[in-house]
Amino acid sequence: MSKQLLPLLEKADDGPCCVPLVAQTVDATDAADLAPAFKALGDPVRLQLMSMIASADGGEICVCDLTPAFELSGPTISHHLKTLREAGLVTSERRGTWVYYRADRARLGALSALLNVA
Amino acid sequence: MSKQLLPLLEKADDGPCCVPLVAQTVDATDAADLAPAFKALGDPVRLQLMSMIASADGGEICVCDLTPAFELSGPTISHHLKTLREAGLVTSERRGTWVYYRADRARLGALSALLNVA
DNA sequence: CCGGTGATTTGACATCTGCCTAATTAGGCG
DNA sequence: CGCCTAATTAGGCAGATGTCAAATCACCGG
Repeated sequence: MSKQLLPLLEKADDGPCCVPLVAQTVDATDAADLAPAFKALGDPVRLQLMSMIASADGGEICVCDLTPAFELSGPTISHHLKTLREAGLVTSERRGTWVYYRADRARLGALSALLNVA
Repeated sequence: MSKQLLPLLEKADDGPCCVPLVAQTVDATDAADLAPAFKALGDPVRLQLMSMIASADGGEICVCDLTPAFELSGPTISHHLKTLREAGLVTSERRGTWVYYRADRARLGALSALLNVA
């Protein structure tokens, strides 16, 4: 019902996504949902992984192309990818021998909107 | 020199701020600078603190108004505020007995822009 | 069915985090 | 000055995190 009254500044029905930090205080529930996503981006390696995935040609990238970009062991990269997955920032799909990662742009957009100050 | 050629997609001189994750891979240096800011937002309490500060009336808020909003000790809130400060997300100023916190909107905007997918 | 390659899971370990209590610093006010 | 309140700093502790080596799982090719 409030949906029709304040379409631009209300919270989405399916989770926090649109109201900027700067316009309205985030409640504890939303904070609990969103903080893990920021936490996942709070490691330099994961931030780079995230950007490699998000900016990948064709919208996806193979783990085999991610791992050699860092001087870290395979398991460590795999662990970081799991963290991004559990934060809802990426999805993975196995096709044959290789596993491909893809960014969840809606989730990224929600985080961006939250920090928006414009 | 590339400055004149690609004014819209290049990196700023004074730090990473404008190029979305989704458009260009973040290099290790930028990742090292930006990850700590996301890390700071990666705790539910700090995310709420950040939004309380950023959305505060008059652009600033007293620690004495922040602390009672949580069921945590004063030192713990102070510790979280220090983390936000060291991440470059807020600044503080003492005026008499009280200390006031203020959001660094440029920093928030840089993070928002980085995650932008539009 | 077997061997090989890509990826994840497991187990271990050093470090970092978040929390508290106690102590300290900073600034009013009588 | 002496005391009170606001806030930060110091110290300590349980639990989470980042890393790697070793083991395991998934798929492909012979």
